[in-house]
Amino acid sequence: MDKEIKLAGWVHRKRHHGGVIFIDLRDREGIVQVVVEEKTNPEAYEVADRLKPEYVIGVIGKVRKRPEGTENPKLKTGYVEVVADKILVFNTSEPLPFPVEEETPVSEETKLKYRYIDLRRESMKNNLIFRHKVYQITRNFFTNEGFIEIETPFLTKSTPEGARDFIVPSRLHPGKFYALPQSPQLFKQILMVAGFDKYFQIVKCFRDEDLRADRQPEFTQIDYEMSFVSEEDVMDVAERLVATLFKELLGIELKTPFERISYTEAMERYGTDKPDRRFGLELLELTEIFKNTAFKVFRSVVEAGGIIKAINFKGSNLSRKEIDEITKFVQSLGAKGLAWIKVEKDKLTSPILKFFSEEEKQKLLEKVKAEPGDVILFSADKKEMVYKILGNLRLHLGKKYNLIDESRWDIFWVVDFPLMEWDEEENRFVSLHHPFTMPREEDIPKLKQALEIEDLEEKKKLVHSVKARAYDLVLNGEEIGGGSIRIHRRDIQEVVFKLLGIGEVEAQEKFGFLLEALKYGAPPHGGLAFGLDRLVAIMLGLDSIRDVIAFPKTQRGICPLTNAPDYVEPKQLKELHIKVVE
RNA sequence: GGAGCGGUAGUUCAGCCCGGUCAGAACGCCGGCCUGUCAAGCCGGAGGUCGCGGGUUCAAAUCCCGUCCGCUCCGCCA
Repeated sequence: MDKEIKLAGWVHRKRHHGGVIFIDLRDREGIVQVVVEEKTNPEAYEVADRLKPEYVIGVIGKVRKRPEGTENPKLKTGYVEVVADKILVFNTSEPLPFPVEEETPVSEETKLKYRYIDLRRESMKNNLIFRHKVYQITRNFFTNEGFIEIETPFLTKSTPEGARDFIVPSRLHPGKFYALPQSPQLFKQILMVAGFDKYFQIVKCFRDEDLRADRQPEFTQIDYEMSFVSEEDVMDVAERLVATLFKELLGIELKTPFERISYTEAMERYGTDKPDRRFGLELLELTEIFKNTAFKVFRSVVEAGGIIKAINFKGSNLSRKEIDEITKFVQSLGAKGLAWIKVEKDKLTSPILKFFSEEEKQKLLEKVKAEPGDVILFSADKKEMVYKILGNLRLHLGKKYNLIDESRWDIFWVVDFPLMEWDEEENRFVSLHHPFTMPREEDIPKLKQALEIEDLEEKKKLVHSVKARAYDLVLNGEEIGGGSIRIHRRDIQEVVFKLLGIGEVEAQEKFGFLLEALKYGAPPHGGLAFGLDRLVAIMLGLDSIRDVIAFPKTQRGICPLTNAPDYVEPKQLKELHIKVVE
């Protein structure tokens, strides 16, 4: 108190009363009120009079207690103020395109174009500081656990499988390209072969796919890998890291070990492998009840091997208008329509009721535990379609009708994934996780056996029964991490490649270095990667990861700040041996 | 590749259905007044290619077609 201090920052607001001027001076730490009186300091008053919002100034003055009755409890510094002796203007500012205070929202494009102003906003600033703390806690955690942080290259090799690569032309090698890594997957496995039995990295990854609220073309992973471990060891590290972050940053004690549910259970009950379990509306299985129904739509689905499931939206009393809206929603997902039954006090209302027998009605109502006010929403289609439609519908209803318990942190593992699934479009098996995932020990013979089978349906059946030693971590209905025990034996890796339709020549060309490495004493190993952006966003209760990334891209992959991507000079193209066609 | 929502003043929005006193509000900005405010207050003022292009019409922010941009979702994202 009463000591002379020097401050610097931005003019957040100015309140001019004629004779006395108040300036809210803002820096990274917060806001403090500077006061200038004409009577006692005409020189500083003169300067203050000309200040405008966002001018960058220095203030030399004395801190004092505010006069009684003028304190502002809304400010951390609201009980003191700085009496300016001298005010220096370091820089002026034109009127801002949008205000730093956050009362009015601003469109995403404007925010990103003037990101340096957006980042002056309290919430954005806090998000980035929070993210910084996540980095620090993560690094400390892994260091204390004996992990070594090692950087892996960004200029690397394009590999098949997975997402589309961003590619970088090579000047020194005409016609050749580097690819930006989709993840450090292969490098961290090779680090295991190298004997760094505990590795971690906070690292950028790049995937050239369409964007979403939770997807950016470049994003950050917390990546780690360990040797001589089982699933339990890898999951234990993940649980302790997440628990540490929650405790230190949010003061929340998460119960460990986290719950586990199987992939099959997740799909059957929620229609997705990353369910939001903070509300009900679970999927109910009805195929058996309707397998001989007179209702043609249902019966033909069952006959074609499809399934019938429903959601009972309990007590919703949906109106026709609401049901129409829901119908539109499921149609946008590819449903042909929506069958529904409204349960009223003494009757059922539904356009499809007349097709059902008494027995079917009885069994149905029993199965869905129908009560007056309920509305039953059906989906009958191929299994994948039913899961997609009802899984998305469930989420849609949960959000729209505010069923989600936002106070809950629901974190759990999804395990027992199938190793591969059949891809209709590509007409081959594809990895659910990635091609380096270890199958369950007892399933390895099945893979070898499957290679011999000619009949496709039979082959599918066998392959689908093979489970992966993989695990996904789900938080509030979002996948925040995933990993697996990897294949460390060359013979198993070769079988997997073969089943995936990656021929020996291609395997050698694309992954030869990995197969080679597996020959020279590769230890058993496994790991996991967290989506750091998603984790931070969820912890902060934000819907979009753009709000935890300093300079994100728009949905079309554009950076409005720099206007990237952009054309380059013909000279640059020439050096890179690139010709642009069209 | 597909579906939905949006684009009007510096910002956030209303107006659009039903074409014609519909170029509007708030905040911000500019000028003035004001000695205890803190989203200060009061008085006055300036500010628009209604995203862009085409069409319908006597007349288009408003209706139609196309297109661009932003957002959300499906596909895609091992």
